[in-house]
Amino acid sequence: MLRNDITVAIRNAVMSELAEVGYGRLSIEAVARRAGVGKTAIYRRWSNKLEMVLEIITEVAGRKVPLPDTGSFAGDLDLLMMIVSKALQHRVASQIIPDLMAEAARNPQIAETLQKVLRTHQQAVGEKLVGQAIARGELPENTDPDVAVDLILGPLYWRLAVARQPIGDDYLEKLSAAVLGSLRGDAKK
Amino acid sequence: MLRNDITVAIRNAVMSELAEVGYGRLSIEAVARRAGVGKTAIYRRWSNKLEMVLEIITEVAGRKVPLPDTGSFAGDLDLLMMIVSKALQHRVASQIIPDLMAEAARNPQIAETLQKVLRTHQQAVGEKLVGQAIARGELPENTDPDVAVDLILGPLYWRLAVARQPIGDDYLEKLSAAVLGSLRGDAKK
DNA sequence: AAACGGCGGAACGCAACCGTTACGTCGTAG
DNA sequence: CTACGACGTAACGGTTGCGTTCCGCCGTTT
Repeated sequence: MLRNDITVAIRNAVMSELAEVGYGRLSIEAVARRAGVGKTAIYRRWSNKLEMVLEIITEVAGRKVPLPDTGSFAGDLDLLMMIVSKALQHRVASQIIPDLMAEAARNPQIAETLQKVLRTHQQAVGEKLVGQAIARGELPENTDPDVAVDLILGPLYWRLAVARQPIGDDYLEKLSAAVLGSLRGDAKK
Repeated sequence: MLRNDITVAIRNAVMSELAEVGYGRLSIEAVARRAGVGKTAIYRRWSNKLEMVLEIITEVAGRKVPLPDTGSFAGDLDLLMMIVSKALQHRVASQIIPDLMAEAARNPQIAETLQKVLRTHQQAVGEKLVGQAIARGELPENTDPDVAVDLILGPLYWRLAVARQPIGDDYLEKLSAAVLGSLRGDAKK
């Protein structure tokens, strides 16, 4: 029986290595070194780097974020933005996610995995949020959930994970107000 | 005197290699192979992989995009979005940019260079656009150019370079309408 | 008490790449 | 016609990582 403490140590080491050197430079030997285990312990669990990383990020990202439902679209939006911005401000996450996203452009398996654990979930959140808002009459019926998701997540991702600019206290408020305005009035087909 | 055709061949090879394997895995030997030159020709020009890449991306990105000025904010916005979306749909650009962005998180020199060639320019564009629009009375005076830039570039970058979803004919129109609405009415402090 | 199995460590042969050097070729400037 | 200098090729010793194998240790199971 594989020892669980060893598995956990490896998992943590992989996340740290991913953050530090990225997928491209990640090496099994470095993971073993950092985890304080032998290479054999790793090869006993996975047969290569890709399989190992895919399994681990699936496991980590699998912890679903609860869908917000505060009763109003504005409330949902604020909450969602708070959750996302918190997540993207975690040091490890903000290093690993853009790195894997870039890697996904060349590796179909990584792309598929990320799509599964991130994009699908986002889409669900977006559709639910927009659907509820339309049902309540807070948004026009022809609001495009696709555009809405891009409008909500794009600026945050851009700011936090790409430009890496700090956000002030009022930034989230301004942003959510802007998004709200854009969807409410003018995202017509 | 260093031969210019060789320099150009190397430059192209670096860009292709960056797109294909990313900065992390880029090797001098692979660049030389692809360019059909000897390693010596490369080391005669630069002393490092980092130095080489920095010089080349600076050169490439240095070709400035002209600031749009169509006479109306809506027109400027449409034009800017068209330019950016075109750029982000180029295969090589959409591979290299996210990769270098991710790498920038670990390498201060890359971060600085990208900041110089991308962020600074964006900021200038954003400030000019918003400034003009305010002067014309098309946007409220307290519009935050920072938020505006994020709102304009974020969704496009997210969609094209991160999620890598194709955009339909009407997507840009919808998006620009949404951004316009958000800035015009509700990005108040 | 004995057998089993996961463990770390060490070493294996192999491949890629580093940055440097020596050499011979070839085009061009003088 | 000569000298120079950039070029490609090849080889250098050294490092890193691959994936595999063998070993001895040690806790658990039986």
